[in-house]
Amino acid sequence: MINESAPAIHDMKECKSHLQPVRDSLDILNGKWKIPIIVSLMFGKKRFKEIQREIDGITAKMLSKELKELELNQLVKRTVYDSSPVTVEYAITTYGLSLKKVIDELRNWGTKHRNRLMKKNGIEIEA
Amino acid sequence: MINESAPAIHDMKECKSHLQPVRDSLDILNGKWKIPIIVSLMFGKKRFKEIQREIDGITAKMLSKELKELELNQLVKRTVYDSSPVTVEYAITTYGLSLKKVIDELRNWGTKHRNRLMKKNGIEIEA
DNA sequence: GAATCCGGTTTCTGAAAGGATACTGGTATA
DNA sequence: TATACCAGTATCCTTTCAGAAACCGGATTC
Repeated sequence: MINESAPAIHDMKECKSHLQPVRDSLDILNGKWKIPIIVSLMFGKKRFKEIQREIDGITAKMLSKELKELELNQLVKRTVYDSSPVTVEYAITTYGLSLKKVIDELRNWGTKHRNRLMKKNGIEIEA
Repeated sequence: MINESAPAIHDMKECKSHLQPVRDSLDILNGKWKIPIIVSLMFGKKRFKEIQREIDGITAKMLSKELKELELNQLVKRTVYDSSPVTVEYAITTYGLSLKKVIDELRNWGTKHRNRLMKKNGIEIEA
């Protein structure tokens, strides 16, 4: 039996330690909606309905749930003004802003991916 | 009534067009496992069980399912060698490699996040 | 001869995600 | 007076997600 696995074992440890922080990020940003919400708030503080209007397809229930989780992780700040009727404002925190590079790369890749698909399928004219 | 919404309307369109490519990316990278699998394969081509050993907690079912989706999107290539017993190898494609920056930023943020948590909770010594 | 490895698939679960609809109570709008 | 807006909550329902366990046939290892 030829031992091919000696270097592989070493790689595996390195790979695992690379994996850990990636998974830490994913744990916090999981799901379909958290990153879109953060993007929306990076354009300025907004009210509940404003966010909902901006993110196509999100329901009030999901938005509410996700905002709570983001608040827990201090990526988003919720402020209630006791005007009447009550006004609630959501804003991104400084910590939330630290996700900018991640999001820029995601947008970047998404753009390239879309172009690639268009080339492959031939460019189709949309209505 | 003071019109505060005139610039907001403009922002909303800009925000939505920013959102689109981000959501395109998320659609492809969704879930808990796809990015970890890609990271693992960036360290070199691997067999099914090797990937499973490297990514703690993933089940064969999930790994199988996720690999199929990644293959469909051409991020991963599957090769069968008809040795006996059959050998199957998974490798990242050139296109898959284009995710490197996204992943680097995720790892980066994850590392910072972990440090932040450690500072907040006080540094605790682990067994 | 028995146990293990390989690359999965199948079946059976429970948990979570996501959607539809209705409701609140105070305010402004028509 | 009737309607719509705001910031959600409550309820119900369906669809995915995800894990645990059993299983396959062929091959190697003990």
